Amino acid sequence: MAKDMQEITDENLRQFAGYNMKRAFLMVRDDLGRTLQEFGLRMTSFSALAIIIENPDVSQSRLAEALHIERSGVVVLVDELESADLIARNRVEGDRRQYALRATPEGEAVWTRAEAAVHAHEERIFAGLGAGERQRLADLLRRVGRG
Amino acid sequence: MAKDMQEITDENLRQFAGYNMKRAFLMVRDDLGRTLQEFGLRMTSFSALAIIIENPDVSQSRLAEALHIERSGVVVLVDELESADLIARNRVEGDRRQYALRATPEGEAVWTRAEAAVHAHEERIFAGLGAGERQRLADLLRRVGRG
DNA sequence: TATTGTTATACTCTATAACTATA
DNA sequence: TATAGTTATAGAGTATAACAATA
Repeated sequence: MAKDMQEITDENLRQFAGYNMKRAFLMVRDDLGRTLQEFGLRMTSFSALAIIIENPDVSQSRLAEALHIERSGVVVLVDELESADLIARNRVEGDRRQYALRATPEGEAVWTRAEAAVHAHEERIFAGLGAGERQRLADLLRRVGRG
Repeated sequence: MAKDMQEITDENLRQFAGYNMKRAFLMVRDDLGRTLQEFGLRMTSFSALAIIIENPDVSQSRLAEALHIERSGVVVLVDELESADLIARNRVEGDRRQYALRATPEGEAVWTRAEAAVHAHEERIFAGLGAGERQRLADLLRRVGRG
């Protein structure tokens, strides 16, 4: 008995950019998740590490804003990175409420290797798109939600 | 005291298409979620309803494949749509294991209204992009993951 | 034996709210 | 009073695994 007598179609949904975006994002997320596992990172901790390296001594609250998540979520994230000795919580003189987050040498090294792995992941997942198309995709995505 | 003495940057991350995709997707997801609430639908139940209308008498297993989720997840989804009288589980003659899913007249009516609302939502969220750019974005997204 | 639908359970990600210590 | 960080809790969304009925 033919298993696929009738192919299921999704024309109703393919007309929506949001549908195509979700499908594409889930593929990226899965492959990226596997890619980062090797470094003990998740998508969000990879992002956090990137922000901390780029903005030394950033506070947890500012990091939360940059990542668009709540401060309570950052605590767990920073705990995770600190436990792995990838970043350190340093005290700020003049304000004992906040921490200055900074990547350790190992954190910088891991970031460098993870960055390369993520580039390889993007080569894989966007193999169907040329360099110009990838750039155009990134540009279009960056303009979403800014009427 | 200037709250934003130093702006947090994310150049390390903006180079990655996946980062831009996540950011864009989360904005779409949030606005779409609010849009669908009015119809008692979630992103996934909206998609399920669309597939069922387009493919009358589809089984739950085939629906699971189309939505790229597990069969167990479809049970909850179909329960939800059936409770709202938007679809019906009909018995299949010749195979008493499976159901033939079909939208009710009300399901079709709700879909039509929801579809219009989702179009309005996309007009809103993609306001910064012209029609041609939206089409290009959709095309590019559909080609992700297909080396 | 394989497939369909089902249930129970667990995991990931994130938000909310209440708290503390500082300012 | 306001802010930074923390904790506990809860809610989506989805996966895994075991199961009954049917093929």
